[in-house]
Amino acid sequence: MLVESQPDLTVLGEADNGADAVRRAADLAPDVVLMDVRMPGMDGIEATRRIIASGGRSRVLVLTTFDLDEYAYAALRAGASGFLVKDAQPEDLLSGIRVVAAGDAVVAPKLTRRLLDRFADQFPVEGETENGQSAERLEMLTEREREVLTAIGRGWNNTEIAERFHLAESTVKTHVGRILAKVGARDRVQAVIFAYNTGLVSPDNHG
Amino acid sequence: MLVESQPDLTVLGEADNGADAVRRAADLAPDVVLMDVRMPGMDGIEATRRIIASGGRSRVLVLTTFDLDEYAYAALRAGASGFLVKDAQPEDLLSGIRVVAAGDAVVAPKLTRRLLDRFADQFPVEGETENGQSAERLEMLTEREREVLTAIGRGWNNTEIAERFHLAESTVKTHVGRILAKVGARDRVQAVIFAYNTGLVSPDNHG
DNA sequence: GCCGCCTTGGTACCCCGGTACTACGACCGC
DNA sequence: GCGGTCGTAGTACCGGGGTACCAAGGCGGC
Repeated sequence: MLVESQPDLTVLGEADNGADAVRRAADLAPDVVLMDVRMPGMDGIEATRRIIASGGRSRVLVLTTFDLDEYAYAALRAGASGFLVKDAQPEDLLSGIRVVAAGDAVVAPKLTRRLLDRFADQFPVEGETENGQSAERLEMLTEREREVLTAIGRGWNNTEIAERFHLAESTVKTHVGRILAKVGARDRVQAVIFAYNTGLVSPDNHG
Repeated sequence: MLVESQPDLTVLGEADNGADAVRRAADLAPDVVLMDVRMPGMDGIEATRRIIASGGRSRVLVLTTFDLDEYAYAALRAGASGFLVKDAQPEDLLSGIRVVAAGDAVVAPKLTRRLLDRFADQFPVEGETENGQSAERLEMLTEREREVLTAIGRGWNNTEIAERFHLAESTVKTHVGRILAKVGARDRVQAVIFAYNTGLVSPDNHG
């Protein structure tokens, strides 16, 4: 009703499940498909993927819940042109439809926060800037700490590290704690990821 | 002038270079800092990084050019709360400032398109990991298990995995336990290493 | 000499992660 | 229909990991 009330927008069709949505999108070739992530039968992500893959010029705008969960990211991979929350303000919904129709993309502000956070996680600065943040954080580790981090990156637990370095386990814990603080990791798992991303350890050379 | 014309917004100060921006942000503690990416002396990214790192509650909204270049991504990594284009419509600029002030984030539609595309690139569609040796152990994982392993490889703990996949934490633990058994890992740290070695997760930097 | 950093080590405490079960509904192949 | 797998979820338990402290010896710089 909201969409129909707009002179420049028209509802071409509706569907209450994914398979039907794919069929109707193919038949009607709408400029924009408003897709609910959760639907009976084929879910919205798979439907989005197929609509995009079909090669038509329909763009898919996903309606999601308050949080950006894995379904949302899956929809992103599938080629969605944006995300809006289901309880969005009418004007925001209409605005989003027009933006997507124009070929741009839109993300609800509440979701953008999370999107950016996660995006930042995936793109450490050192990737493109040569002397980025992580390299600096690697530099601020002491020699011993780098050794311990390398050991962590090889999958050793604190006991093993203590044994192989002839240290007390409490000492290892002290080092680990400082390493986590310095590189900004929450636990040793994230420390391993850091070690890989900085090149301190590389795939397939752990003995 | 535009900002000052709004009853709920006030310009606390201005700066024409990065170092000055950092100083003034520290002194004035504004809710929102409008940051130009390119500035003489210290650039906007470094200034953004320092303002965020200072621990104040100032949020940084970056004004960038038409395309999201590497500077923009670096700003994102530095903790920026959003991006607007320099020639944005006045109402969009004001709207963006209010959104950021409210704790959310905003990205100009023209930039969102590129952001989403690049984000999607970072998450390859499942099934294209073709790698030698350990790949068969990857094969014996179920679809769900591979998803969970990928999440582990991103550094998420069980609680986060449960949230983002909408599962009970006990279910996540069940999956994790089975993954460890299948790939021959003792704990999630070794599972992360496995994920990197098989290419399920890749270092996203430095080639 | 004194200060700061690195390394080592300790104690106490809490929580998350991993294990060991059990269980049930959905789905698929035979 | 029936057995197998998969995904979901639960309980109970315990050990390792992480945190918050403190402390001492070595070593280099000012």
